[in-house]
Amino acid sequence: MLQKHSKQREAILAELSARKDHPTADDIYTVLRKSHPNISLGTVYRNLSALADSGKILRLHNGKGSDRFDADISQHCHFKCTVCGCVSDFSADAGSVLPPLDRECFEGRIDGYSLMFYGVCEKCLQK
Amino acid sequence: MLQKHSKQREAILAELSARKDHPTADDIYTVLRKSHPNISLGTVYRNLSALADSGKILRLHNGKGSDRFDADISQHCHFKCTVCGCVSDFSADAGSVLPPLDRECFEGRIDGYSLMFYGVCEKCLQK
DNA sequence: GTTTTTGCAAAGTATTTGCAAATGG
DNA sequence: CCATTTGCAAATACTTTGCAAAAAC
Repeated sequence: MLQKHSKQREAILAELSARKDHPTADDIYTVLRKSHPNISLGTVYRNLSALADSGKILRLHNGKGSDRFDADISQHCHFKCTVCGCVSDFSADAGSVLPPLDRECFEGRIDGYSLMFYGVCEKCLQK
Repeated sequence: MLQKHSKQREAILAELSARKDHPTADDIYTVLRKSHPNISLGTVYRNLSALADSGKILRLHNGKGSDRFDADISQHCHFKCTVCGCVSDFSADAGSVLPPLDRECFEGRIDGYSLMFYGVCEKCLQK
């Protein structure tokens, strides 16, 4: 199944790449409607899923909230504020946080991991 | 809002404590129906949420699948098989996997974290 | 008795899907 | 042209919620 180019997918990836927060599908949809009045939310979901499945972006599962997406696919950790729900990059990069695992102790195959910290962000602490 | 005892909550916690897999709300519902024919799925969800909110159990967010619950609240990591979807405890305990974080570098407050490994479990590798 | 919890069904939220029309190569 | 993608709306999956009756204290 060959992948064709589409303006919508290009716009979605461009928007995601341009921002440092970790928007939801709906966040992206809201922004893109201005430049692409007929784009549909289904298309945004479809393309974000396709991009995530092919490894071009990262999907961050977010418990009760919507999934969030990240165009930075380098291994890094995230922080979620339990007050406002914002998700930000965590400064320490994964390599320095996670020491090499002793994979001898595990019978399966480890392909990756997701490390999310929870707490209260600076802004919410100040309120 | 004082908490009263309920047979349903007791049964839910007992069932969850008795097993080492990490069942979904529906898994628990299915088992408990045998001993409690009138129990409802809503009650299972309500009690699991209450138990998780009060810290007596752990809720494991699970991306597209249902949330899973764990009566073992000691800090530990999980492993999710991307083939069969099973979730198991990861042998290394969190203390040895995560070195002390340099919290000086982060302005917010960190209350906890969730570390999930992804890959293919032993059984699925053998197929 | 008063308050909490339950069962039930309906509602809600996030996401996916079917399909005919539009677009890309 | 033929395959993929789109917009739209309906469907799905999981979870929460409103409410009157039942249980707990």
